[in-house]
Amino acid sequence: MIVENLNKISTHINWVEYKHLWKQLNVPAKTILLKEGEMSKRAYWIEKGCLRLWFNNNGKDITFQFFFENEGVSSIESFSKNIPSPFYLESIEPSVLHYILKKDFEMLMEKIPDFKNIIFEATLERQIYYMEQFLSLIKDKPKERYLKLLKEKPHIIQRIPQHYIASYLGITSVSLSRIRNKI
Amino acid sequence: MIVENLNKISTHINWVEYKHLWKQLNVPAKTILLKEGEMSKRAYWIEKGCLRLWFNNNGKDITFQFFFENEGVSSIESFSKNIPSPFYLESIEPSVLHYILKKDFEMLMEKIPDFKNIIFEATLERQIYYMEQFLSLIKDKPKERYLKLLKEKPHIIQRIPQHYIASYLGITSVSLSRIRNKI
DNA sequence: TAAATTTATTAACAATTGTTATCGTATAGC
DNA sequence: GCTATACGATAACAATTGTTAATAAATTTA
Repeated sequence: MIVENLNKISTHINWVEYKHLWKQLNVPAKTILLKEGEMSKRAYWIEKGCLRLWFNNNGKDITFQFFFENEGVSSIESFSKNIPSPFYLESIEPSVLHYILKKDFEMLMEKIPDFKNIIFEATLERQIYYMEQFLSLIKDKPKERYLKLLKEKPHIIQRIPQHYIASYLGITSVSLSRIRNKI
Repeated sequence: MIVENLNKISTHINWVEYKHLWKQLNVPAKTILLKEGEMSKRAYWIEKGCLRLWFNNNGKDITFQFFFENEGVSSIESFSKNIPSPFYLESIEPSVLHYILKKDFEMLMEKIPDFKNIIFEATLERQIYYMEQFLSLIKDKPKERYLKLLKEKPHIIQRIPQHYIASYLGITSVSLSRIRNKI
């Protein structure tokens, strides 16, 4: 389950009561938090730093999502369906994380209707996000996608290495470098 | 809200009790059920036929989703957020549809926990579907996407006009014709 | 049935992207 | 500080896709 903003949650439910379920974890850059093929047992919340979700496609890394401060993340398929994660989760910068165990997460889902409602909303938001990504890929050219990213999410351009952004845009790093050169 | 399978719902809740909320609607091919810019007031369930969701991109139609028998559909953004639909919903074949009004749908969501749970599950499924579409677009070439469609969803290839499939794959109809020629 | 429209194929050329390789710079680890 | 690695730019060429146009077949409409 991907939780967009836990601050949002904290305004709705008695957050402090369940604070003890969250453990802090400090990691350096390039730390793998979840491997492809592993069972996801934790959901993370990012206090500081950034993470990426990626997978191996015929020997080439493809990064398809970035996460920053105040965002939550886990491999949604693995976490919600109890199957091995098809993706890697890895830190890009040194990061300060907080995690909750799957069983505790599920307990909150069951016992606190407001928590479930907020997760429902977050799931809907995420669905729309993925739909927009999908739509952008079938209607926009790579150059347009890059310019849109630059305009709408400049923090990604600023903080993320370019070759990760290239795979996120669906092109090679060489092609992205050419696009940047033309602008 | 997109409901994948209302039969699934009917096995969980007292379906017959709410049957009167659904109205039948028979439409010929190429009937527009929801226009871009309109408010979505209905959720449809397809008994027979097929529909497509599409939008206009600089004068060119882009179809991004198809729906067939036993599937439910509406413009998710418009229906759940109460904003004008960014998409057109249109029949491809002559179709037998059943629809429920937004207010009745919301009533079911509120009053029947099982209904809400199933919609939650359907939303999660749909999220994974959009994520997979997104991933396929950044990792696979058009030819691979066409072959995958042919293998996994042959009914789409069989029933849908080719130029709609081309835009769904993110390419022109000319390019799709070339790809087919090579196979 | 005839005419109009829609749909799919193909060709020629332009534009874009992929592939492979080289190079210089920046960064991280020892 | 030094070395190894990572990162990004660029070049040359191949492969793919887009664009425009012409054509033929299929389907719809009158």
